[in-house]
Amino acid sequence: MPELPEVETTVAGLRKVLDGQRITRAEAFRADLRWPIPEDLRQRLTGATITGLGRRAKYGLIYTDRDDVLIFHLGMSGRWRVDPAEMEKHDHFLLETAAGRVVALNDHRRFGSLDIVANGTLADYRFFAKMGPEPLSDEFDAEVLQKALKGRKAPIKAMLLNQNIVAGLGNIYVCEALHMAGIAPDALSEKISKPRLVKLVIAIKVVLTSAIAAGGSTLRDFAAPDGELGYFAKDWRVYGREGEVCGCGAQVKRRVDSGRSTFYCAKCQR
DNA sequence: ATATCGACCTGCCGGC
DNA sequence: TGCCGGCAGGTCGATA
Repeated sequence: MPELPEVETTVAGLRKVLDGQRITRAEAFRADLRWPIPEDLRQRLTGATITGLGRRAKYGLIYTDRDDVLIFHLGMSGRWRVDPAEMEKHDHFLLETAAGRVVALNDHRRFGSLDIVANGTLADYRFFAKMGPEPLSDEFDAEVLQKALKGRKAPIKAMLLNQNIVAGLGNIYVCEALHMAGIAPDALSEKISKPRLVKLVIAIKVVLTSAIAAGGSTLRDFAAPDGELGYFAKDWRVYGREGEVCGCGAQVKRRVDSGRSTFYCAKCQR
């Protein structure tokens, strides 16, 4: 379930295993995921020491002492398996450390990606260059959001899914944040009042922060021999709850917008 | 520039 | 039991 909170939790888990470690083996088991995997990946990683891990939007970042950054995206179905007993179907990439720890990237739909770039060029990375602010940063506030939405005709849900407006939200947390803020998914972005945008920004931060906190509580699982990431408390208020009763007493509705499910409450979201 | 939509993959579930 | 349609946490890139 890789939106920002899941990537954040994934990176935190990987950090415990990889940070400061020397890479003794780096191997891809296929030439591409969504995009080609760089051919020099193995050579650039093998023997390098990992100096830190980070995240940008839904991308995980693994820094090495060769001034490289390994960039991964989990797509829809990606997850890292830690110290797997054996390789499984859809394990596409593996890192092993001098300490004997192994992490394997498993992604059955292959919408994820793996790339490596020089650290100094990270900001210009083709998928980062036009990206919007991190939703949890102080930089992201109602002013910034209002500016970004100015002149935009698309509904607010589409705008929040657009990584160039704000980077890291996906279908689940957009539905959740809009519900928490009481804003209809199809509200015209440009017309949403400043006070409501303030509320929306707060909702986004609250929803993401609590999801990260929930993910954090499962970090123990990450280090388990057969550990895998991806179980998080499913305490969603609307997502996946079509037909269930909203807090206000009305029924949660589901609608499909440009091919994606939208869950909302027509009574409390206007 | 912006908005929309098809495409990329595999797996699972429900219905017939 | 099997087949088929629909659905899934993402987003790029082609089109209008």
